[in-house]
Amino acid sequence: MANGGDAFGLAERPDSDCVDSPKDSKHENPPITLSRPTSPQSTCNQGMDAIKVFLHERELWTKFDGVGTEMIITKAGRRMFPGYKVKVTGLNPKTKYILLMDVVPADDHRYKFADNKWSVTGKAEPAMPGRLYVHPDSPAAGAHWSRQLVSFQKLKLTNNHLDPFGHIILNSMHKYQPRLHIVKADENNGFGSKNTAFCTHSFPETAFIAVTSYQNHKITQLKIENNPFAKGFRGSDDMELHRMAKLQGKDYPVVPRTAPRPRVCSSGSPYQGSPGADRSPYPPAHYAAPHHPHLQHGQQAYQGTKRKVDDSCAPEDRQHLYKKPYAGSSPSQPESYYHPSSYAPPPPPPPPPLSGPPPPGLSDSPYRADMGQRQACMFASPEPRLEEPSWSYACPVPPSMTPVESYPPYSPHAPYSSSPRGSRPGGAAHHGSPPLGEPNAHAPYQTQSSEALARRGHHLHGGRLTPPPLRGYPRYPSAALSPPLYPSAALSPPLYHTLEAHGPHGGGVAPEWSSAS
DNA sequence: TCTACCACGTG
DNA sequence: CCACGTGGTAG
Repeated sequence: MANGGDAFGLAERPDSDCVDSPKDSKHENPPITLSRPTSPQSTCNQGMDAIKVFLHERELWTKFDGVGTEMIITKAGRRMFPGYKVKVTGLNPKTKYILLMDVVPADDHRYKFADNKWSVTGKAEPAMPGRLYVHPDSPAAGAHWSRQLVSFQKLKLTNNHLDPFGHIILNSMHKYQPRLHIVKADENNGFGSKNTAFCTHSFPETAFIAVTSYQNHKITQLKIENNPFAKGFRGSDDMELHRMAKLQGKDYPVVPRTAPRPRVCSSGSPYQGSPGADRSPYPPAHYAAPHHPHLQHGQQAYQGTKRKVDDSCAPEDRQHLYKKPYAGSSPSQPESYYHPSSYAPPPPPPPPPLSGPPPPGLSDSPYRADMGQRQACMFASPEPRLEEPSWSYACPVPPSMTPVESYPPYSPHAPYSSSPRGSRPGGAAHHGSPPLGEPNAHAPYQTQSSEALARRGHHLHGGRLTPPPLRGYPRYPSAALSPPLYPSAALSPPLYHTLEAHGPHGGGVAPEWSSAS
């Protein structure tokens, strides 16, 4: 598996820094030098180029990446463990932005974990249109986003292709690359407009293979050691015995787990200490693909509701970056976000400029998705016709997200295709942008300009995205996307439109990023 | 391979 | 208490 680690992340990026606190960031990374400078790239258009994004707890991500990060996906939806949190700088304090994430295929391979390592077993299944997870605070002014870490911890991954909750749908045993998109939400920049300004950042070290159960024990141990919610599993062996006994019904002389050891690493991951070494316990070789995410395809977006606290990252919390146990962050994260006091977010979502009324689109996200969603939920599923019909009307969606959709014609290969691969966007190589190089920051490695998006076809209109006319696209690879399923129109219009809405601008985001071409 | 359930932890 | 997030295990 792991090889992937690097593989996943492979490449590039180990840079350091966490971003969170600027101050510390520097030392954060301990040994890890691996970093390649590369990653940080960002390309943004329209003034968005000044935006910098730093991955919080990068060190932890790098640790996982060194082993080959695995993220559990369940029907109900599972959070990512190292939570995806970023520090964003360079935003205009007064301008409103929508921050959202998507998770795109890192390559078009299917993996298997055997012999204690990951290897490619075949071609990836066709990815469907990806969904977008709009940060619950969106849209919010730059001052808000910059005030503290922006956490996407509540984002959940599922393997249920018919997921009604708005979670991001992934295929098990496939490698993915999470990406962050920052879209200017000003009125003048309606999503639909061609000049929508946005940028995309992706940190190679956050790439992972989706699994229904952990494959690499090292990953399990890292999760247990670092995720507060998994404390019950710390303690290693002893614990295990106890637990097992209990599970089985027996009590067992239980020993109070007095010695819960945080450490357990059973297999010992190499990386711990030195990154370099460990980095690839397994040679990335094989598949190694350079995966790079291709850009994406269209997707649906949901916005988390803004709950109070959301995620969190408190600015403060982050403190220690590297501390190893990341302890606080995830669950514990306080909310920081929401303090009313500060920015009081518009509780009622101010429907941003984008859309007046809140279209379900991004724009209003803040607003509660509830409503929005309920109105229209659409999730586009690839196979819309197959099953999804049912719920279209009401989205069961929890209050948390608003769906937006975009549709993507996605081309599996896109990555490759468009960017020649080299892929890897990441690295510096990427064609598009210059490497950034910010040493400290984690850099985003790739960004696209809005224009690109626009051309791709997506437009968000009022909140929702309109499905791009496909035309522009490369088309699906036949195999993958099953054109059959979706006929050309891949998207079924009806579904998508649900959202519709609104008007002139709204806020939908629909990035389509693919780079492509 | 994936699901359901469990015990345990956080909050 | 509860809800919910964890990984393990059984199936």
